[in-house]
Amino acid sequence: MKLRGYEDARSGWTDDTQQLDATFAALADPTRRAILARLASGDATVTELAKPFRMSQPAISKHLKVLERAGLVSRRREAQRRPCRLEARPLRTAVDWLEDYRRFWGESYRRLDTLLDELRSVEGPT
Amino acid sequence: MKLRGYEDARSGWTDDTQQLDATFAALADPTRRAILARLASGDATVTELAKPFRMSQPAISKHLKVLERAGLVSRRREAQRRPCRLEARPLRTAVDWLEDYRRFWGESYRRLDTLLDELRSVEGPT
DNA sequence: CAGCTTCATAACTAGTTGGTTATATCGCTG
DNA sequence: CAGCGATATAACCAACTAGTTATGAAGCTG
Repeated sequence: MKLRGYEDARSGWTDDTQQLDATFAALADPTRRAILARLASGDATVTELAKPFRMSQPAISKHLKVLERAGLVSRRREAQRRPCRLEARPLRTAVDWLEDYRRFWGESYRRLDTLLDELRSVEGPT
Repeated sequence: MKLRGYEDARSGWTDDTQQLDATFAALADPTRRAILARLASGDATVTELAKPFRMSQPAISKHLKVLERAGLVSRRREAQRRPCRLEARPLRTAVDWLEDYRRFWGESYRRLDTLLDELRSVEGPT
């Protein structure tokens, strides 16, 4: 099986590369993951989002900018407010990438592996 | 639906937090993703891994250390070599987190949503 | 043991990140 | 229009990142 990424090492990268860079980088911060979790239950303004954190409002604004550049959040205007909305599509790209590795962590992998070994030993070496 | 992360904002974080931080941070670099992709096709030594990159060997060693601290790679000794093996279990944790957002990107979400609306309108308001 | 290969470590650098405080802008509302 | 609430921006800082070169250690192999 061929997984995405390695052959592109010197020739430049795959199309999704920048998207994956931005997405994973955005997800690497617990504050930002918490913000996404909050937005999953509905749109929210900056101050609403900032409330539960022990962090200044500008700090949250910065996190939101990171999420926005990664395409994980969009914002509209509403008077002085800037409500944020979850845009999860980039997460799909991330999951798609991760899914390629599913067989390396599941029990099913080990089971499939053993099964293949058994089949091979029945049929004898090629 | 309640998603993981937000309520922990001031009380400290969920158990997986550190793991997710490390995993997503590790995945945010295209070189490291490429290394994982390579390892998915079998164990490899440091120099083997370094070959396709325009990067020095110490640079690769550093990337490997990042992957190792995130638990995504393990290494054994074999004479002077240090073959690396893919350890994908942390990826499962990452996917588990991401799966919570599935309904925000899929068409199936819209469909499920409409379905629920229909059910509700059939049964009348509670 | 001399020397090659494999890999790690140290020391340095430039750029990025995640936070701060202070200040400016925008848009209601009295 | 004064003033307040909501948000963004600027300037600054400490810590971390991703790379470099130079060097050292471990372990084969002639």
